[in-house]
Amino acid sequence: MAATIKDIARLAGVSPATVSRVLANKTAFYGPATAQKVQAAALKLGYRKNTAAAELVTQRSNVIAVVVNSVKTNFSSQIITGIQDTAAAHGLNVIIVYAGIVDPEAQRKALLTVIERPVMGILLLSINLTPENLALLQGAQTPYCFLSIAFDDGDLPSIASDDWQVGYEATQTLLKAGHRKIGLAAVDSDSHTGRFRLAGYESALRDAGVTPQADWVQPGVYSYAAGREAMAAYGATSGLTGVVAGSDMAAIGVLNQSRDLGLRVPNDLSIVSIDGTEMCELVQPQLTSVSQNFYDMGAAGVRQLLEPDKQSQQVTPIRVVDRQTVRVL
Amino acid sequence: MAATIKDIARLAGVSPATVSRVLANKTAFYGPATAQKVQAAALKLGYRKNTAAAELVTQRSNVIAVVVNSVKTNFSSQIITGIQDTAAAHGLNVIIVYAGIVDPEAQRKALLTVIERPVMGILLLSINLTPENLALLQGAQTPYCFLSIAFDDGDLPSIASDDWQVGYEATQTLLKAGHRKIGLAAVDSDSHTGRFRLAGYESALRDAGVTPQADWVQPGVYSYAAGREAMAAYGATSGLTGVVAGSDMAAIGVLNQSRDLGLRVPNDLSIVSIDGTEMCELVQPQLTSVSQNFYDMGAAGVRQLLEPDKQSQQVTPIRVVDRQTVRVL
DNA sequence: TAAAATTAAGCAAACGTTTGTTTAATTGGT
DNA sequence: ACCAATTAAACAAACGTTTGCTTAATTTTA
Repeated sequence: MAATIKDIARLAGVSPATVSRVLANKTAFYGPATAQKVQAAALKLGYRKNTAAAELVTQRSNVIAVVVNSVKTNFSSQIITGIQDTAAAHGLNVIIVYAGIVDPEAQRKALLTVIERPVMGILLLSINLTPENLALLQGAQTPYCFLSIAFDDGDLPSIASDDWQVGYEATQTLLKAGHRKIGLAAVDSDSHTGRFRLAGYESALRDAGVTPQADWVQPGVYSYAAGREAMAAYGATSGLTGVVAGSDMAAIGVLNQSRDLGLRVPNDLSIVSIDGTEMCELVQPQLTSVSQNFYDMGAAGVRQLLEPDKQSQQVTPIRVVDRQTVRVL
Repeated sequence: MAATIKDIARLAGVSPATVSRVLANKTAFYGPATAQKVQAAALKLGYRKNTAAAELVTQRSNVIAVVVNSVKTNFSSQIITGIQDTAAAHGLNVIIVYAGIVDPEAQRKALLTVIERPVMGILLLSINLTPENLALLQGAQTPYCFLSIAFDDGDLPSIASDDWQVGYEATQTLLKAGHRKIGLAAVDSDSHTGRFRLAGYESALRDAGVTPQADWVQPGVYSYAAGREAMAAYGATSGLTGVVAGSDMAAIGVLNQSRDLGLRVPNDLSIVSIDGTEMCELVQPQLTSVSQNFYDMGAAGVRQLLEPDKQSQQVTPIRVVDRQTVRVL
């Protein structure tokens, strides 16, 4: 139904080869008059290029695929904006596919949709692949890079914040304000990210002469619910004066749960959040946070795909931004 | 570099045709022994199908493209989940591309990435196309459907809430609670959506015997900033006791601005939000909202693509969910 | 003015699949 | 034991492009 290059060729009275060349703006191989005719014919027929066919023969593609793990968190929007802008600057297109957060089968399907078609590179946002799916990804000849997640295996290309430092600086922010009894909420205990944040947290405590207590840390999956649960576990009488939350969502969870427990933030409890998305400024009081540079992660991700020679594990800087949830004692 | 069907054929000692058939699980045309050999060879070579090539010959695709306008609002996540689930149930894949919210050129590029490759259908989330870009979309032979947006032109297929009803019910919620002086904040005055919400708002007022006042409506683009600006424009002494906000984000804007103005919600000012995303329950006090059924919009969208015979303008139901921002007078 | 150089356009192969048609081999029925 | 019917596999065309090579026509150069 749709017009092809051959239809144009017929209408303009030239060969498909010539049509291809003028439509691709090749510099030579045809005269101005032919160009006119071809352009006119293409317009008249409402021609749309079949990119799949073109990619098939050229064996290259200009699309970057982004795999994201969940629709929930919205820090991904900043990364995607970074990807989008940088990709556009290089004449690349971006498509996004959702993989389930845990379901390996959904993960596999998302990966396949991406691998089984010609893409220039794959960016994985905060995705933890099962070993089988990782093998699948590596089996494809496509360059890839993990974003906002790091691994113990140093060979996997990734761009993320230094999680140890994140944990350290979040904790230190509270220590500097005079807090001694500090909780760590809704950080998972399984992943690289969680373990390093925990280590950073404990180091900061020790460097300040505070001995970490086991019941100060309430692990969780970084979600709003996890934040609430962690805070509920602490209860109103834990003696904690500050909490580091694993994400903005988690921080809002501890914030709201604190309120339910009759605790006022920051008067009775100080909170430092991790991420620093726009959410921090939407809630009351505004969340003091260790802010990650998500936009740059995205930008660095596409650059990494373009020049795979670079070092594989990159780190983007963080900074703490002081808002309203830390009270200095 | 990547293994093709021919490589498998060579390794297994059969023809490419046979390989294609066993890999596609065709029922006949080959024996169990050959099937074994082919499977083994495919596995050994780490074969990945080239979907683009397959789509080229079959002239059909099983991917749905979703065009979203901005990374900001997160109501889209619910629609996308609806799309995703329904698509998966039909064996379809989903890819997402971002179009700029206003920039026609970005819009055009996003549209082209989608049109110029074989997709089964296109879903446009809350996208307002320029006339040229609309023509572009219609020129493609691909079925499409707009989601969460409606048009004056009744021929454009769309699935959305009844915006008049949204405006009406939001306003009525406040009227029922005894409010008489009610504002409408951060609803735009240009689009179909904005005009109909405004009309619904005014009808509700009139039906209750209240004469709408011009300075009760402060138009805006549904954003957090627009909410803040609208509330700032009202000021602390407007006499308004209730405000209908154009979106959850806008509602949070009026909420926070109210606080800055020294107004307590809902004691001094009641708020009804429009959308009903998870944001409503994250802020304090939790936002009473006219909630849209975004998940169903997404689901209905993919069904619409599959059966284009259906009526083109569909409406999904809304419901008001009472939370904590409406005070009964 | 003839040969060389340049320009303009067409030919045809290739990319990796799918699938209708053909051919070869095996089985079954009588 | 012969022919029909069935099964198994290969052949080859097609999908819509791109691009190296060839050919034809025109212009330049000496």
